[in-house]
This record gives sequence, structure tokens and C-alpha cells, in this order.
Amino acid sequence: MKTTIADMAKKAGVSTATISRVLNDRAEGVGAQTRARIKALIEETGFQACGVARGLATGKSRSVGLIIPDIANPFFPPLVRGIEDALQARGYSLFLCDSDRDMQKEKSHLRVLLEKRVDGILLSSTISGFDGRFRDLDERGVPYVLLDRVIDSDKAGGQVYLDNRKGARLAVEYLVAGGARRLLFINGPEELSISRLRREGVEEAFRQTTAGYGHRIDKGTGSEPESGLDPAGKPVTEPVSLLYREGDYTVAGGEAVVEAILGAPGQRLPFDAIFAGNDLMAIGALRACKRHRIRIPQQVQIIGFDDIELARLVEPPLSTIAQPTFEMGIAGAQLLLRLMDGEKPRRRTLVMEPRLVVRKTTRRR
Amino acid sequence: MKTTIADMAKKAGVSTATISRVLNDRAEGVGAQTRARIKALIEETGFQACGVARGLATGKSRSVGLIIPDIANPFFPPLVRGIEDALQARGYSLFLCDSDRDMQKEKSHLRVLLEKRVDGILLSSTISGFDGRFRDLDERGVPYVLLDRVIDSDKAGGQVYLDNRKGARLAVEYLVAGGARRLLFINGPEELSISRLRREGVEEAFRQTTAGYGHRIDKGTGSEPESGLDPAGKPVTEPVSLLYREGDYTVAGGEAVVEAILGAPGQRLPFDAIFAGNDLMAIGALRACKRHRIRIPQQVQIIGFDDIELARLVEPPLSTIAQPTFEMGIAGAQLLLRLMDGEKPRRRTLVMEPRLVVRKTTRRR
DNA sequence: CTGTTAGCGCATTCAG
DNA sequence: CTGAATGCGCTAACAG
Repeated sequence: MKTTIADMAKKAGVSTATISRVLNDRAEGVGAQTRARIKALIEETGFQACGVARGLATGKSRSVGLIIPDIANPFFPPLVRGIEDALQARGYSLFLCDSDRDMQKEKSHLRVLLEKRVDGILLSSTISGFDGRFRDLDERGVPYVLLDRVIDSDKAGGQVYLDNRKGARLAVEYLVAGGARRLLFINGPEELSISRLRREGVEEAFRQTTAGYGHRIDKGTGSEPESGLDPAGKPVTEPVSLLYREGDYTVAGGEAVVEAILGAPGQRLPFDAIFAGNDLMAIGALRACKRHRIRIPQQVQIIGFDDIELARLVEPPLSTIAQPTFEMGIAGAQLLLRLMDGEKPRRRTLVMEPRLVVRKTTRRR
Repeated sequence: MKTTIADMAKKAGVSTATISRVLNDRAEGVGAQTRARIKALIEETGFQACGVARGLATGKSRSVGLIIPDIANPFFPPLVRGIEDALQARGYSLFLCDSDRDMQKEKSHLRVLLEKRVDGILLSSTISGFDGRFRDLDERGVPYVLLDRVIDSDKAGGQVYLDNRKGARLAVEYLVAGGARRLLFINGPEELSISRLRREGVEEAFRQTTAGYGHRIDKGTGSEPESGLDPAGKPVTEPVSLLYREGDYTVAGGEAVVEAILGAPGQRLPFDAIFAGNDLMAIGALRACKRHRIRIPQQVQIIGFDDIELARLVEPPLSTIAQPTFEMGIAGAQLLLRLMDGEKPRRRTLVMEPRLVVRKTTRRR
């Protein structure tokens, strides 16, 4: 038999209201000694008030929902951990939902979470298309924060994401500075907004570095990259070339892209540097290169994206664009917490900074 | 304004009871046409009944709690994913809690979950010591399943775990068969029951293989391992030696153990094979070995445990004892589901089979 | 300072 | 087949 607040009241010879007051640490309305006495009683009986009943009465469930594509994707665990830590510090519990980037599943999860009356929602969607999911949240007044996803600012929700464009730019610039002339860019599926953003970053950097090369020629940069000899005899300082491919953000996907290129009949390596949309694909690319006995980074430089734990454990350790994943989790949760507190934060959009992590798959400037 | 079941009743010109009945698909008590009419209304308004109120009325929350040490540990994501999939198929939501193997945090999470009136609990504790946590659950009648943890059978909860002893035995046997004579066993902290079990497995295999060697000599096994020459001139077929160390189940921990050994002044390599209590430590050991220019697997063979995704991505790919992590998640969740359904399953203990995965850090038999 | 009471929104008898 | 009434356990006004 569950023991209720009424049982406790009887046992303590007070009313349920009093029990409730000390249970919730309400300052007003309870004498010091009665409070102490009741606290002791609660302590020794190990009594716990029913959260469901409280939820009904208060309209708050003290829990929030998180929807991510897949917890088994190594990008997410640190993010989730950050979220959980920040939430737990404030006494909130976390519902975890995997959507597999399937919009139906995402909607279904959203529905269940709403039904469970979560106090807020964290959504790492990356799926494009405004299908009213956010409008729905806005209407119902449920606070929400989007992770890694940009959305119209007229919406009430918060958002925290990385400056993806800048990250991509950082990568390409470093690669070119390291001598890369023929770049292979393995992007993720363009349906995802992060992929589009990264592509834009690549193109920006590409135009910029290309343009800058006239200057470099003038200065007569001595050392030329080994693979920089154009069959047509043109100098390597010619405009950088860009080869664009799409993968699916998996190791196998990255591997397949490179394999397809290297497997094709061709006189020489069509690229001397690879920038992959995430570390998983970069690692796949790395594997394919190694299988073809390509020396990394002498013949081909590689840079990934995310800086998952794996990145520094592969051989050679992968240079990459780091996302502060754990911190994004913390920041996202804290933003949601403020929204749930009813605050109207000035900045509901947090842009995190990417950071270039140089390891062994790139050459020094 | 939240719309309630009463609003719907008014709108449909029926009572709340009727709405409730069609909402819950109760067969009895609603005419076919009224049912259809109400269903249509619910559909077009997108009405959702409040789960909290339902929970209070029914005593079921349709959610379960999961407590694991750390979602950022690569062992757990597949497990969690399996759990989530199995649970979601039955309409349950999952609360995720990280305990950091801290018993206080674990208790606190347990408390919160109970307060939230979850219908069941999944606990991956691995912490030893009977401190009444389970007794508490038993008393309150909350179904629970322990993952990776053995417990007295008089308790009501279920349990699913790997045959850790067997896994360890598999590893040692394979190493010895591959020519290993001086084994370094890097175990996890002995406080954890899985560590103790694995140690027992190692010792069993050790005694067994050692005993078996007389036989092998007779058969005159030709090829001797390169590192098998004892300075004292004894044949390599002498009893296998065992060096025991403890790490903390992290890459850095495994690395430190090996580094400490290799860094010490010594005439020769004190081991020709390493069995690590998990893949993370094995990878650390691998790194240390490579740094010392030790050839893998020619000079030193290595086997890890778990078969996390990382294992096949390091260089060389790590041989390891695989746990069917995802399946364990599924199985654990399904067992819990049955318990929650009020069934009394015959077997409340599921023992999963370890599997040797041979990759490139071991020699062929 | 403390008790009484009326909901919170839904499920579930029990009548009709 | 359907509706009215009651209770789930707690909080929050409102009295006293």
C-alpha cells in the first residue's frame, strides 16, 4: 500500500496542508518545531510524495524531453551528458527519444512528450522543412530549444548551434595553407541544414583562398606540395580545385566515396586533401586512403568535423574541427531552464565557436 | 488554454466517460457510430488527453527509468538504444540517468524515479554491496531489471548479464594458443563485480592452459613465439606466467599501466600478450606499445573486451571479446516489460554469450 | 501558524 | 449503450 500525504498527516497529527508545506520547503506557514518534527518523521519513514499527483495539481512535471537522431551516434553522448548534468542540477529528469532522423518518429515522440506534459523540450532535429512542429509548440506554450538547428526568429523557442560555416572555412583554409590544391569535400546529405551551412563555408573559403593566390605567387612561396604538379604543366599556385561529393555521415559512407574515386581508372590522385562533413566520414576516407597505400598527410591531408572521441584514437590521429558538444548540451539545457522559468532572455540564440584541432592528418603551415 | 476531456465531451454532446472510452479503445460501452464520430473529432482537433491526470487515475505512468554509469562511455549507447527501441514499441518512455558509478547519485536517481512513479526500472549498477537498494524496490513492488549485475535470486527483480568468466577464458585461451607465454592482464577495478568475474575467468583459463602444455610439448609444436625465449634457457612451453594490473576502464588508464611497465628498467619485454578488461584500456595499451615501437601482434598480442565501435577502427583493428550490447538492451527491456505486465517469467535471469572477434592484434592459431 | 476545502483531468464504478 | 458521480494524491486559496 502506497503511503500518502494524508497518512503522514494523520500520523503527525496535523493536516495535509502542513505536510505539503514542509515537503515543499515553503517558508511561510509552519512553526519551527512542527516543521522539525514533521521533517524528522518524513526522514525516518522515508516518505515520498507522489510526483504524478503533484504534477496534476501544479501543472508541472519536472521533466523535459530530448529528441535526438540516434544516441548510438558518437556525436550525441557528450551532448546528452551535458544536458543531463545541467538539468539534474535543477531537479529535472530527462526523457530520451531517438528519432533516426525520421520525421514521423520525431512527430510521434513530440506527441508523446506533450502528452506526458513535459515542462520543456530539447530537439536536435537537423531535418529541414517547416511542417508546423514548432508552431505547435509555440501555440501550446511549451518552452523548447533547438540544437544544431536554425529557425525563424519569430518563434518563441531558443536555439543553440555551432557556427558551421566558420568551421568549414577554418578547415579549408588550413588545408590550403598546408599546400592543398585539389580538395575533395565529402559533405553530408544536403537535406540537413548543417550540411548546407558547411558547404557554404567551404565555398567561401574556397573563393577567398583562390583569390589570395595571386599574392602568394608574387611572394614566391618556395615549397610546393608533392602532388601539385599539373599534367598540363601549370604551376601549383593555380586556382585550387574543388571536388564535391556527398556521404551519409557514416564511416562506411566516407569510405565508399573515396573508394569510388580511387577505384576509378585515373592517371593520378584527383585530390591532395579531404575535408569531411564529420569525423566518421573522415575516418572512412582515411581507411580507404590507407588501403590504397596513400601516405597521410604527405600525399593527402584530411580534416574531419566534430572531434568525437574516436578522432584522436585513429591512426594517424585525425585533425578536425571541434564542436564543444558537452558545452552545447549544458548551454542548451540552461537556456531551456530559463525559458521554463518564464524568463524572456535577450538572446535566445547561442552560436558556439568551432575550433581547429591539429593532429596528424594535416601538414604544418 | 489546455483543452480537456470535458471540453471534448461538451463539443461532442456526450459525457466524459464516453470520450475516455474511445480514447482508450475500450471495446465495450460505445456505439459504433458515436465512436466513429468522436474519433473523427479527436482526429481533427488533435486532442491529447493529459498523461499526468491519466497517471493519477490509473496508477501507471507509462514510463520507465534507466540508470547507467555514464552515457558518454561508448559501451552504453548501443545498450540504451536497444532498451529504447524495445520500450518504445510498447509505448513506454524512458528516463535516462547517469550515476557516474557514485552510489549516492544512484540512490538519488532511484529516489526521483520512484517519486515520478515509473512503472519499472532498469539499473546498470556494477557497484557491489547490498545496501538495501533492491530490497526497497522489492518492498514497493516496482519491477526492475539489473543489467550486468548479479544479485541474490530471492529478490523479485530480473537480471541480464554477460557470461563474463567465459569471455575472459575465451580471450586467454586464444592468446595462449597463439603463442602467448607471458600474459599481462589489465583488469578493471575489483570493486566492480564484472572485474572480479573476468579475473576468475582469466585464472581458470590460465590454470587450464598451463596444465595442457605438457601435451603440447609431446606433439612437438614447431613454431615458437618470437618472444618466447627465456633468458634462463628454458623452453617456451614452460608454464605461462601472469602479470596482474588494475586500470580504471579508460584509455588513459590502460595506457598508464603499460607505460609504467615499459618505462621501468628491464632487460626485456615482461609480457608477450595483453588481455584488457575492456576495449578502452586495450586501446590505451595498444597506444603505449606502439609508442615503444613494439610490433603488434608479432611481439605482443592484445585482446580487449566489449567490442565497442572503436575497436575495429583503431590501427591495427582490435581483437576483442564481443558483448551483444544492443541485444542485451532489448532483452533487458523485454524482461522488464513482462515483469511490468505482471507475468512471473520462469527465467528471470538471462545470461548472454560472449563472442571472440578476431581482428589484427592477435596471431592466428 | 495551521486546518478546510476545492480543484487538477481522467478512469471507472454504478445507475439508468 | 451512455451518463453522473466518485476518487486518484497533492497544492493552493481561503478561513480561522
